[in-house]
Amino acid sequence: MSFKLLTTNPIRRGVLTLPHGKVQTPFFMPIATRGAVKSLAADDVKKLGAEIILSNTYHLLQRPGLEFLKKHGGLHGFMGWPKPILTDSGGFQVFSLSKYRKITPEGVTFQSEIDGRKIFLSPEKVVDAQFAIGSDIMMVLDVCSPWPCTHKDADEGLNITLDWARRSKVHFDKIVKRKKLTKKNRPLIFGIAQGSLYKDLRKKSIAELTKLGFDGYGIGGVAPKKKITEFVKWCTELLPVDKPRYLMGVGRPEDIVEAVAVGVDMFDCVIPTREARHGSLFIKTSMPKITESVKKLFYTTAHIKKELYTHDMKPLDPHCSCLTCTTTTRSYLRHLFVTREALFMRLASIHNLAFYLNMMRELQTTTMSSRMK
RNA sequence: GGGCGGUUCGCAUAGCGGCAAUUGCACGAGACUGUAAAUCUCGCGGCCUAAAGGCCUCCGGAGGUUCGAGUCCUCCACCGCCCA
Repeated sequence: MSFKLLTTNPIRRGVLTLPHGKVQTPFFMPIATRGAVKSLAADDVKKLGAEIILSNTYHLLQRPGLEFLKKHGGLHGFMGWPKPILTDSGGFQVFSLSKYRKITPEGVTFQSEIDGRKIFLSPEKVVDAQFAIGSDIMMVLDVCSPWPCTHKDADEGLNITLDWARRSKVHFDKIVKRKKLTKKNRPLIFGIAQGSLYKDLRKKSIAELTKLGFDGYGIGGVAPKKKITEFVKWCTELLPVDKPRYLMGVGRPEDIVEAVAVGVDMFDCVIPTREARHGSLFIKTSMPKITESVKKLFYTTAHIKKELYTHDMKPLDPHCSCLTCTTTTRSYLRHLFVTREALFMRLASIHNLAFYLNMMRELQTTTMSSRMK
């Protein structure tokens, strides 16, 4: 593994080398929570040009389960995705499934939202699970604080997060040593900065994590708050320059552009796939410009169920070269949505992901001169 | 010809004396940020109001009983089923 930073001007561009391949930064990861990008085949995702996807330890631990993954050699083969996979730890589920969980310094206990049985996650268990999954980038178990949140609560959550980060790193190093993995073939492990929107806590978070020395750093607990870029910039300025930065769960296209402008390398978000399934589709209107403050959106959103699309025989986005836009019309997409045909979800997800992934490629190829314009 | 049953906001339904009136679908408007999400929220007779709320018109038609009727009674119209 390695992270080569090629340039930092106008944006940070680099190459992340992982056990399952190289990934150009900055990049966006489609989300395959339970081992599938919802409604898409792995081949669809590959054809979209995605170089890495995200999956979720908590959900995979429930089904198909840790023993299953160990027995059958992990997630890559199981889901037919040979490229890199980043796995989230389940830290976000500590937040999103908060009514089903109990946090102690030792770990977190969930009551499964599926069948009610108890699931215990500790930092060590989560690292073990990510090795079983065959993850290329592992995220440590963290406590994702809600917002709004008092300084005291945020600090308590952070202290647990930091202790878990330390334990995760120790456990990870132990396994790497035991498995005799080398710097070339081992997965990466990322720490996660927490501390809600309190700058002193974020500073403490980043200071402690960098002491532990992770391969990269997640900025967690930020989405879906408004006007986050200034805050993100504040974090990226504290993070080591030579390690990848991952803004977890962000975000809307303009959030990503702004975050790239302030030095973030990695993103994931449910928006393109979820909104696709819900009938909300992105249409590009201009080239995204790299700026810390996007004043004018470079896209519009089409709510495909609207009556005005009933007889609209144009492609969804005439300038898009995805499968959906080159083979179907707005009218047909609307018809599929209204009649609840499963095909709609696939076509819509393909398009919205194409929009996000193309946007990332455009950001990657932005040159000095184009920024000067 | 006789006997039942029915007629409620686009469609389908609830309603058994205090109702602008239930629910589903359809339709319309929104939301969605490390996915418990092919989900959720709101609107859906008209008018006034920032809102609380107020006013008007309403349950096939016409009468009637009642303080009060979608609900009870009478007649009429139409639809369905059964018997001749």
